[in-house]
Amino acid sequence: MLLTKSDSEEQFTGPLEAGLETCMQRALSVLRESGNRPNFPEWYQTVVREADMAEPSPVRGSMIIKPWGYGVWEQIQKILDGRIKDTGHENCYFPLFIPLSFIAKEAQHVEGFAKEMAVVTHHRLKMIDGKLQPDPTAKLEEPLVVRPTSETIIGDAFSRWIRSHRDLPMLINQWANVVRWEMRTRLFLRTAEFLWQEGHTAHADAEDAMGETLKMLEVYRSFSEETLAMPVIAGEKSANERFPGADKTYSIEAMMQDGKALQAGTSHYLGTHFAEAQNIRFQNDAGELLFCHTTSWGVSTRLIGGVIMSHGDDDGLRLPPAIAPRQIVIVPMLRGKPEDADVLTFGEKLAADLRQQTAFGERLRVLLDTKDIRSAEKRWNWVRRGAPIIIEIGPRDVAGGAVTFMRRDALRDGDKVKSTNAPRDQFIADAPRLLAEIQGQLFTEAKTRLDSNIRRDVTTMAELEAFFGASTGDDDEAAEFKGWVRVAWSRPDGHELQQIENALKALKLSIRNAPLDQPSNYANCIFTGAPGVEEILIARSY
RNA sequence: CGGGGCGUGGCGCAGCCUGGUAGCGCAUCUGCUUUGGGAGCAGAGGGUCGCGUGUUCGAAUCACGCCGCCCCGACCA
Repeated sequence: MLLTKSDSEEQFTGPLEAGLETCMQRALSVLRESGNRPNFPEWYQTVVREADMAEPSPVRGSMIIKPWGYGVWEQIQKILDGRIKDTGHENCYFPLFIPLSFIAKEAQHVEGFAKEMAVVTHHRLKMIDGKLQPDPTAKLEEPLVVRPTSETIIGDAFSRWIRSHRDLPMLINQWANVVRWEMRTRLFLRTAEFLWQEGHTAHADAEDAMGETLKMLEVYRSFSEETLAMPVIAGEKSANERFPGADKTYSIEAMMQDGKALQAGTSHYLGTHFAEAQNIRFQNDAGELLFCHTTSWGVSTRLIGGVIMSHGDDDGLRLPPAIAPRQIVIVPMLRGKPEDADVLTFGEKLAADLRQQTAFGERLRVLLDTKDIRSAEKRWNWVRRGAPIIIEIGPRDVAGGAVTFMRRDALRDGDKVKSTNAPRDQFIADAPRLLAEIQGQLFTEAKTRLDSNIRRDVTTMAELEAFFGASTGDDDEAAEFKGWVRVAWSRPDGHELQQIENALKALKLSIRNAPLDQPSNYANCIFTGAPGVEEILIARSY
C-alpha cells in the first residue's frame, strides 16, 4: 500500500515519507534507477506506463490507450452498459461536430464551455508558400465545435422526437469521445480528448427528472463500488460547482491513496433550461404545451485513473477481477527442454478448464502466456499490470497435478513473494470464489481508507486551516496525506459562497459535495457561524 | 496567457561553465552458460545533441530567435 495506515490518528499527522521512500523501490525499475525521490504523481505516471495502460500521444494533451488499458475500458463499458440498459435506456450515436449556434443557445452552457472548445473553421488544406495550411477560400460559414458534451445536439433531436406525453420519458445514452481543451492534462485523469458515456433524458415533470437524476447517481455509486471496488460518497455539488446550465449537479467522490478526492461521475438535473433554449416541448393529457425537464449524466475514462490510484501499490497496478481483461494468467516455466511440451499441454488444458468456470456472471478470462521471454520477467510483467491471479506451472506441477499461484491483492509476505500450491482440480473449482475474494479484499482496503480518513471534528476555519496547512505552493506540503473533512454549513449562496470558495481555494481546498446521507441535526456553520442546515465534504482534489 | 525549469539513442541521465568529430545505466539484438522468486559473461545495433540563424578553422557546448515539454497560477470529468 502506498500512503495509508489502517486505523488510529496516525494518518492525520503522519507524513507519507515511509511510504514514499519505499514507493516503487522494488518493482518499478525506471523510478528506482532515476534516483529521483518518488512522489505520488510520479508513482502514478510510472504505474500507468509500467502497467502498459497508456502513453502520451504526439497530440498535445491526448493519450494513446494501449491494449491492456483499453481492455479495462471495454470491461467497464460492457458492465455499465448493461446497467444503463437495465434501467430502460437505449443507445444512440450523435455527431462529433456541433454547429456553433447550438452551443450559443444556452447562456450558462456557453459560459461554462466557451474557453475549452476545439473549433473547426475550414474544410480544406492548401499548399501556400510551401506550407500546408487551411485554404482561406474554404472557410466554413458557420464554425463547427468538436463536442465537449452533447446536450445541445441531442436536445435538438429531442425537440423533433418529442411531441406527446406518450413520448416521455425519452431515455437515451451514447458512448462517445469528447474534447475539452484543458490547460493541464494527465493520463486518464484529464486529457484533451476522452472516452465516456453520456446519458440524456427528457421527462414530463421535475419529479420524474429528479428521480432519473438520482437513479443514475445510484447506478454510478453501485457500479463504482461493486465493479471497480472503489468506494465513493454520493452527494450534491454546491451551487458554484454545478454543470453549466444545470439546476442540480450530483457527483460520486472517491478518495485516492494520496488523500485527494476524485470526482468519478456526475448526474445533472437540468430543469427546463435546455428545453427552453431548444424548444423541447410536449402536449400533456390536458392538451397543454409544456417544456420537458431534462437530465444528463456521465462517467469517463477517468474511472481508470481512479482505479489505478485506488488500488495500485509498490509493485504496480492491482486490478479488480471484475474489470481485469485477464483474470487469471498462466505462466509456464519453460526452459528450452523436451519437458516444455508437457508443461504447455498441461497449461492449455488448465486454461480450457478454467474458462468453463464463471465469475461475476461471465466465463473466466484466462490467458496462457506463451510469449518467448524469460518466465521470471513474464511473471513480473503481469504483476505490474495487475492481473488478479498469476499461476506458474513447471514440470513439478505437471508431475504432481498441481498449480502454484499468486494473488495480486496479497502479493507479498514481508519482502517475500507469497505463492500457494494447490491441486489442479481444486484450484479450478475454487477459482471463482478466489476472484470474488480478491474483488472484496480490494474494496475493503479502499473502504477502510475512506471511512477512517474523513474527519468530523473540525468546527472552525482556523482548525480547517491548521489541519490542511497554509498554502505556500510548497510541493511537499501538498503531497502530504490529509484525507477529507466533513463539516456543517448554512449553505450560503451568491457572493458569500464565492468568498468561501475563494478562501478554500487559497488552501487548495474545495467543497466536494453534500453527501446524500445527512444527520438529523447539525452543528453551526463552519464559515458563517449560523445554524447549520447541511453537511459537506471538503478536500483537496484532482 | 503570466512566473520558474527542461529539451542529448526507446526510457532515465552525464557532458555545456572552460568550443576540438557524443558517453553512462536500463531496455533491445546475437551467442554461450543459466532458469521454481526480477540471471551472468561476451559481443552488437541504435543518436538530424528540439528547430533555425549567427560567431568560429571548428558548436551538444557561446549568442539571438522560434518550437515543444514539465512544475506553479487561472480552467476542469
